Amino acid sequence: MAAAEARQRLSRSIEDYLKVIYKLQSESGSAQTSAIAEALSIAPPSVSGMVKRLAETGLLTHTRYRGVQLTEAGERQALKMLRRHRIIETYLIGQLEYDWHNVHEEAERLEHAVSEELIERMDHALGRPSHDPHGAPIPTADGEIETTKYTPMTDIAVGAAAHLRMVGDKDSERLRFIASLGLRPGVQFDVVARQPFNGPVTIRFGDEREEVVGYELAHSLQCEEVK
Amino acid sequence: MAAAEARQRLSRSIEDYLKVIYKLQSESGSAQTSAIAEALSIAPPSVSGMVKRLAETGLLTHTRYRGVQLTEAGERQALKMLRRHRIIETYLIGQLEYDWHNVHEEAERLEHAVSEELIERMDHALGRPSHDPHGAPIPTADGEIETTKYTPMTDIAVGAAAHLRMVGDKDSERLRFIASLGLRPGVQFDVVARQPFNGPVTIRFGDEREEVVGYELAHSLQCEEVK
DNA sequence: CAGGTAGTTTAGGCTAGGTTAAATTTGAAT
DNA sequence: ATTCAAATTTAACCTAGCCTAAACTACCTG
Repeated sequence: MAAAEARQRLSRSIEDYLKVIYKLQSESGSAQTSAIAEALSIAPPSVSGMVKRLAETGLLTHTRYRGVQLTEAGERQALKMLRRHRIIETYLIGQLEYDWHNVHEEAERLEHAVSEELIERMDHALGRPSHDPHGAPIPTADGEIETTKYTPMTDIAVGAAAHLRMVGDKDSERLRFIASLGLRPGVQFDVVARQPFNGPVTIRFGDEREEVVGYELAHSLQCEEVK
Repeated sequence: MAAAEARQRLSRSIEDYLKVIYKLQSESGSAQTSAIAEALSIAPPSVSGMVKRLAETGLLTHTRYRGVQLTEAGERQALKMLRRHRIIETYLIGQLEYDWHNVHEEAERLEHAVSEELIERMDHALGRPSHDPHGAPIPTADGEIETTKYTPMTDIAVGAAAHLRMVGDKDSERLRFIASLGLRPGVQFDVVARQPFNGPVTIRFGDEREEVVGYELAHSLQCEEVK
């Protein structure tokens, strides 16, 4: 019962719920009502209501007072949204000269309006990239997503070399600052020093240039140590 | 009073109303409730309701039982939508290999989601075209639109030469057929024959190829006679 | 100039998706 | 085990946009 594998277009709201739930689930294992509300900037009771409807249509399961779990169908849909979002961001930066930091908002609107065909054409025009410009993996058309675990910059050993692999895409000011430090996905650096008590990390690039990165920021930078 | 020159984003519905009203107004001089309803595929009473709200926000004026007239602000907004639509269509065809006939639906959705910045960037990437691929003029960013009057193919004198200048963009099957006849905006032809009683028009292209075009279709093809 | 029809508006209702206030449940801390 | 705060759900309500049925107006025609 339910679901009926409807190939209809979901509403903008529903698409947003699924995206957020997917994200919360994959970050913290579960998605609570209040966390969803927080992420969508709406009141918790609104979430309760929508969750009920989504459960009825089979996109997720809900255990009262506990949390929410995407079903197979819900996750497929969420990954479709993630794919759209990341391809759009990649396209805007690659083909329309958008900057790293002002692309998120635009993608956030477009992802609800594009057709599968348009996504396919953008993907093709970009040469079917595996990652977006923030370093995030792009799900494939049939819902596969790479799940490499990276290491926060704060956990790279002093003296070790590493590549920056991934940064978030939401906070435009943060991104602008990250870029100003010369930090972009792919760039290699050595960790020169790490202050204790959640102090800053000092890194050195190939050209000898050194930068000091505050703990909080460094912690959000996903890196891969060079063995 | 009213209006307050709100620079807020209008709703998708309102944007569609304005587009349709603009079109009806510029085609037939006025926009009646039932014509708006017809064009939007909704019931007339829904139009009455929305028209009232639009009048309150100052986007149009309404005289009960008569019709509706866009205000300065309403027309500006309508032209903005037209600009978006046509730039998007041009972009999809020019940069993403869409076909002439499958682009309308996609643009219809995107035009509600794009930012001014994206339109600007597309326009730039296209070299600021003056017309879309169907031959329709693209309004400028500050709301100017070319208003050349063309002649239906059915009104070109036998023996005269003419350019096809503009075709509609709504009906995908029709466009496919038009394209299959070798008819594209810009193409030149001679009128070889015209049957009376709303009969077909026979035209000849530069390469001697002749085609017979049914009256109804020919009447929808906007041409410019070569003097 | 009286009517009838076509077009328009009003009245009353529905759904999606949000709100706040109040009730309920969970679970952590005594 | 009890209590209590935080999280969640329920209840009641709101707005945007649609709907149908009924009332109203404009205008054409005899």
